[in-house]
Amino acid sequence: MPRDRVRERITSLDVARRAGVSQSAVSRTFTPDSSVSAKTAEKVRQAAAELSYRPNILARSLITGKSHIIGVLVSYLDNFFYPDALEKLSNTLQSHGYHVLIFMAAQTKNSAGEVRQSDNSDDAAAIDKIVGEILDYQVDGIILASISLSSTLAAQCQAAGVPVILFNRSQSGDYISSVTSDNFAGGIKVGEYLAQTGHKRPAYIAGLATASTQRDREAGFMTALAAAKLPLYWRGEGHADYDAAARAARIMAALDPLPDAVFIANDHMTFAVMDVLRYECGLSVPDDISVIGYDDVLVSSWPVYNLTTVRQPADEMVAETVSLLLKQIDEGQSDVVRKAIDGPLILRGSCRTQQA
Amino acid sequence: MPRDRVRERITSLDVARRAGVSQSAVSRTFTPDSSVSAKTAEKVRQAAAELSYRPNILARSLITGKSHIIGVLVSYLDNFFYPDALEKLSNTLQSHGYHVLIFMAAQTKNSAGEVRQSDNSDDAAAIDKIVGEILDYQVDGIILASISLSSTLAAQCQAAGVPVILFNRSQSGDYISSVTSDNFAGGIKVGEYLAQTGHKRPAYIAGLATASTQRDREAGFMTALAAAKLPLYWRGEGHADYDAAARAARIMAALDPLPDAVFIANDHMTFAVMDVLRYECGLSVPDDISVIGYDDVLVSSWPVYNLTTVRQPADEMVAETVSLLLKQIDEGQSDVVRKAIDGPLILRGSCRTQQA
DNA sequence: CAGACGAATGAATACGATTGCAAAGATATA
DNA sequence: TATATCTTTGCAATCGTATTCATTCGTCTG
Repeated sequence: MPRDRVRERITSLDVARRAGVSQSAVSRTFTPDSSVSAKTAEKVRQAAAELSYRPNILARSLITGKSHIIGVLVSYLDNFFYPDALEKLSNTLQSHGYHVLIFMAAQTKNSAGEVRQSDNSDDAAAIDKIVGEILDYQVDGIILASISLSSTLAAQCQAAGVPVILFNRSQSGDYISSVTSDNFAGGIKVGEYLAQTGHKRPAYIAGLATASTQRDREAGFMTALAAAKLPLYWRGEGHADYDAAARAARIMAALDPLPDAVFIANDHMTFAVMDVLRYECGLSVPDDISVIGYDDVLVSSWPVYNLTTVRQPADEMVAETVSLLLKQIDEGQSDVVRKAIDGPLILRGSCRTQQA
Repeated sequence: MPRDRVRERITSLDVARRAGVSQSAVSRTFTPDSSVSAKTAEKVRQAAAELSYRPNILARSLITGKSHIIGVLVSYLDNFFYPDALEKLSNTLQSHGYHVLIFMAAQTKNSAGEVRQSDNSDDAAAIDKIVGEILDYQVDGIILASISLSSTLAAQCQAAGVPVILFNRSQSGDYISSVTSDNFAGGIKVGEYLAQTGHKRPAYIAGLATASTQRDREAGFMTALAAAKLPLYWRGEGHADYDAAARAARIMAALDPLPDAVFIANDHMTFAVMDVLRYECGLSVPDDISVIGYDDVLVSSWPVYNLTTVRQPADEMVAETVSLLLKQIDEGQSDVVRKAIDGPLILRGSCRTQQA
């Protein structure tokens, strides 16, 4: 069957002919720091504009071995921290001449609203498959947002010479660089603050069990509680999911006596917890129970939540991630770096500030 | 200077040698519907696995002319509708073997929190520049989320044979396909509902002045009001921005008498308006004033807002966008299609349901 | 003015794959 | 067994660009 008419692609050769120069001259005109006279460059630009020619990046990449594409794998966007981070990552990379090829790790949550299990073995296999796809595109680097990588795949990226940076997750066993906030220190701050403000029955609602961020936040929190001789009154699991966190909150709300404070592993779950406490249980925050979250996403500052929370310094985390990645790209394999950036505890209205 | 050791790239030729076949055989093994015997395919797969070889997509694209990359340009992600749409777009395209190269049109909002002006001529130039960059990547198609395109650039995409679909925006003058919700019908529903429920002093807060969605929603709303012989009591501008909408709300709240209902062009602004009304002005929604939004993002259903709003059927919009785009890719240039998908008015608690 | 040196240019090759073509191999038919 | 038909296979050309190398040009110096 006859193929439908395919438009002629305009190549550097077409431009060369029209400008009366060689193809090399055209290429040089569009390659910075190349040896072209101003005169021929002008002729070429002219001809290129007339034909509305633009260099084919893919062909260029084939030669140079640099695609200027960064693969970004993100697990989910319903937690507001990630759209924000993604936007910043993309903008920052864009300003350095790179572009983001985006991959989603998780299917959109199923309609039954089941608990997300982001780190079981099936998902690990899925992640590996996706990272394989990313590598197919000859990306210059990979950023994994809140995702862990199997050792074998990490090795494969290493072998392929593609730097990988973990964003908002760290992995102690393997040799992968990572950028996070200082989650342990953040947990400490929360624990100390609750102790200072005279809370006696602190509770904790955990995020994804396998996430390093969750573990570090909890470990910091527990360390501070221990130092203050405060036992943890109750612990629940929210799986970094709104609905799961809501379920945990319902269980917590049924306790007698109620905890007088609850630290939740991220703001996204915290919204669910506050919604349950206030609208289902008729409790007042912070009068009946203090609530502290982690992330300080934009919504947390809105008056409906007015959340006391630990800020993840997204701007700095992104800047650090990009600069680290670009450094590894430019210098080839370099040392593994694990950066943990400190973030402040933001005091707002969801946590009681004085002795009851 | 000596270049640092660059790892050997493993090519199809390496695999061919190891498997004892020709390079073509390797290529055919990884090309569906190609003529290879099961025996040689097996040998090739074996050798490929041993070398952990993966075909270079960029090189393939150079020949086939198909990159399997879709450029997605999105203006901002702070409105929760867009992360959701982006996630769905990416997943859907991924399931069809395509991948998303993402571009952000707007800089991250400046810290002064100034009103975003997304459609002035400077920005139009910026958009054109970015779309140029997208074309450089030899994308197979382009999706513009809430972004308009200059006629010249539309023509350029046409010339380059790259299909363009507008998502959540339409453009009547030019010949570009688009997928939106039925914004006019949605506006009508809101107007009719406010009339039915006996509201007498309806107000409207507009979004981005140049956005087709804004215009259509307002036009529908005004049409319904006119049909019900209800004059518009007040009109403000929110520029699709939280802070700008908050300012508009403050002005509105100072009116005497207060409007008894306000329709706001999207949920994102509606959150700002409700925050101001309730937490700054001490007003009750819907007792003092009814509030209706547009989008039905996830947060709208949370009890803190419990928003009556028009749902944008994101799943259907995405499905339609992708199927349209893939059709245009497969069949070459086809007719321009403007699809407007109807969405229901979701009744929740922010709008009074009976005569006052 | 001759020679030297650096800059500018074009021809040719390479990047890693796909694919048309023709030859070879396998299978079926008479 | 010989011939016709269909599958496999390898060779070689090709995609659009960057880049090496040799050559030419221009300029400057002695």
